[in-house]
Amino acid sequence: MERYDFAAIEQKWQDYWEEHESFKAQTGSKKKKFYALVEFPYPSGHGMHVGHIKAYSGLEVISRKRRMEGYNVLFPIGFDAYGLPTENTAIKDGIHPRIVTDRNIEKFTNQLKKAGFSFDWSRVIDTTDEKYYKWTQWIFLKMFEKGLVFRDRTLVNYCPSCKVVLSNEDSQGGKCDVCHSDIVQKSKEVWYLRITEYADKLLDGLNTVDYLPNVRVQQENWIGRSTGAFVNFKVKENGETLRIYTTRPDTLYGVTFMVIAPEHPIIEKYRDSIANIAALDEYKAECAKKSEFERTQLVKDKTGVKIEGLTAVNPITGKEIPIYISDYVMMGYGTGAIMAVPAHDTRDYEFAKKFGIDIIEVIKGGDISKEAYTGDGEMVNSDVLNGITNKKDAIAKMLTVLEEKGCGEKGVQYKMKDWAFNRQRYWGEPIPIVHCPKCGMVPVPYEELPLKLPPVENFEPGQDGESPLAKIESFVNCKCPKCGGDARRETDTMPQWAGSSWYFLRYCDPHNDTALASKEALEYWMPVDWYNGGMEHVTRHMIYSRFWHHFLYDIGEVNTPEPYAKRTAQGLILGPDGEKMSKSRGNVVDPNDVIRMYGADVLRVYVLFMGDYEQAAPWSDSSVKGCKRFLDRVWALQEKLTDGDEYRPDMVSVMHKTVKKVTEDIEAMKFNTAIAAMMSLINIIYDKGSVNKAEYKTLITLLNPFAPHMTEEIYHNNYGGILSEQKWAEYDESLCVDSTVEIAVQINGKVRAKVNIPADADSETAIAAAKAVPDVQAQLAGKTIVKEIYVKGRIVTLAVKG
RNA sequence: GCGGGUGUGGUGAAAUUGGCAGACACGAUAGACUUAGGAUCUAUUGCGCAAGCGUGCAGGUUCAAGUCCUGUCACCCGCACCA
Repeated sequence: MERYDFAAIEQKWQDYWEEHESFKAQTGSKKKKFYALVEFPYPSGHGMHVGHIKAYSGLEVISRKRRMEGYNVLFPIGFDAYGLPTENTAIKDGIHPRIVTDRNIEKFTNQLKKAGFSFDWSRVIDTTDEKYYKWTQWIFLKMFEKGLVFRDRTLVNYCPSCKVVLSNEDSQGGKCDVCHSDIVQKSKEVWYLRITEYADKLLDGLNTVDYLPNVRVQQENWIGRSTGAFVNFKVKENGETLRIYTTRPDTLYGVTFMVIAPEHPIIEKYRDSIANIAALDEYKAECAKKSEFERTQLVKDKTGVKIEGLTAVNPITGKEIPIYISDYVMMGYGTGAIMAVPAHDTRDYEFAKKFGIDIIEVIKGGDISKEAYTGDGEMVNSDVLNGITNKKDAIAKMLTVLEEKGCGEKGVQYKMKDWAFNRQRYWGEPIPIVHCPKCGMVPVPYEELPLKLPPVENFEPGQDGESPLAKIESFVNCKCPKCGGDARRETDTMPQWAGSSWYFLRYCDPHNDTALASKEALEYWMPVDWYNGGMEHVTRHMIYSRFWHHFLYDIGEVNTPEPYAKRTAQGLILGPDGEKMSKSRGNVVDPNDVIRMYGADVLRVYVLFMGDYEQAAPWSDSSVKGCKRFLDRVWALQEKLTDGDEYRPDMVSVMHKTVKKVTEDIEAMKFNTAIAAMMSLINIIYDKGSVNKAEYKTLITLLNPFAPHMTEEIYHNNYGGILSEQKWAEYDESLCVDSTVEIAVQINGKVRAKVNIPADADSETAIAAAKAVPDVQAQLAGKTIVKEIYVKGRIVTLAVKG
């Protein structure tokens, strides 16, 4: 048998699949549909990463299997091509981002095809294609129409290096997500999407989908819903209402002071009546100097200043209490003001100790002379609440009191903030809004979409963070669509998350010119049955796209509230040194090298065999060779092939067991053990010395989703026809069992012997057989058996005494 | 601090959910075939000379624990002065 020429054979089948459009999904087919979605790549100049291969191989295997099981599978791919790296390349090398993008997409396309992925290439999408972003803009305008888009001047996260405003999501930890520079705070008027309006829907929707537990937890965490109460405190000197948010209204009797954020507006409003306004201003200035990062990340002493001249009144007790400003209270959460209960909150406790403020215990159970007590217990010093031992009851009681008195009510707060939706960059979707001096913000009429990016010579952002588009007079100057007067076009572009917020809908009907996708196509394909991707996209991309989808559902454009029925996530591939792959570490593995050296089939098998799919695992070159060896052994079996339409009798149970194992493991994404089962099978076949045609066909069918090229060639050479068009292998549960099994015999917890018994032996027979073993008899001599247990097919255990 | 996860041979990892720990693979050792081998094949391979001992550590439940319970340590990933 000649050597397996993987390069030629892989190319041959890739050409065949392309020519025959083998993996084309049929909208409207009577077959059961299966929509498998993987996160489309950002086509960077570096080409594909082994991480892409692992990310796509999971659903690739499942898709190929499902096709053989008779499903109509939609397994699409596309390119999320707007973004900074492309624009930076354009600036650096003076090439238009369009050209850079097209070049990178071509490179990625070739690499994806070389890997043999069974994508439906007739549905490729590119978010920077004007036929695509027309609909991104269309959705934006629909949101604008429904009041979900607004502008606001606030402190924004600004990256001085990239010269862009970043969302909270993109500036986690005070570092820019793209270039890792330190973020600074800057006052700017920017675009927002009112995602907070969908907070409850996004949270509640999680109950209707099947997400990996930690995916769900992270999303819940991100949305961060807390329930509590708003309480209105009065300021004694001027009757002003100081509104606070608390999750512990039950501790209202323990309030001994209040804290407000340094930026709280009440300070400006009453600065004339504040005696120590200079000290407050100084403190505020100090805080402003600190970045958000320092303010929240550094563990440090509590600082603050007492406001002289304003006194708060506890609405329940009527007691007068001091008000402080401190940076541990933030304007961005709740109301920017808190009631402080030092006895039962660790931060308030610290602050009270430092400033010598009273600490009043209202919940028994701790020692408040030492530390704050945050646990449950009996209410004391709390008038109407005294004696209540249950936190829930105490809160409920207090809420009624507050409502009766009209000084507070139940409230809900979210950590999630509205989505800062803008970039001051060229390579993004233009925001289709016109600023008219007379009419204000006017949407570009739908029939004028797409609002195209104008040609530009210089892609550098402007000095004060303005978009390069601001420099293009012909783009900026326009007529107001409403009144026809002179107006200026918005020059911000959308953030990189826009295009990926609805791409899965476009796949359903990618060439539609009159709608983002036809109702029929959406009705047929949505929701996505299974979405796999990286953990890093769980809180941004997924929440954003779920938000857009909920919105589209509300306006009747899509037929389900949730876009993704199921979500899984693959683990990272680490470098051979066990560290995260990075260019600076020099531990990056290029998938193209692996394909060139061993072929795509080997690469695909390896990335799935290397460990638990959902767990991170280091790359190992020698383990790749092990997979190569396995496939070579599968190939070489053609020399040992004999006739036979049925499994040989002594192969029946192992064949059925293997089919069952591989079938079930693939669905559970336990690809490593599925491959191990096939390896075991060929080890058995090699021990036997031959394989018949029925057995071999089953083996290559099971292996086909993993190593499609080689198995297709084997099938073509020995059976004729196309393997991927054949039926998936079947198994019979009743044939998975052997007629005899070897069981272990345990005496007092130690295995002392093994014995073969019929698989269907009853308890007495099994125990008798175990006792008959000479070794066992020797162990039992002179002792009494106190207990005998037989676990079917596994073990006989004897407990003895004496 | 809070939430989630992990801890098993020299290495990557399995273990039907309480039933023979280490499947499968890598690596290593020895041998075979070879002019040669980073190819292929065969054998061995958790530790220990043994009785035995072994799933981060210490207890517990059980005839039986990697798996369940209590405590504890280490590492990784989220979130983080969230009121």
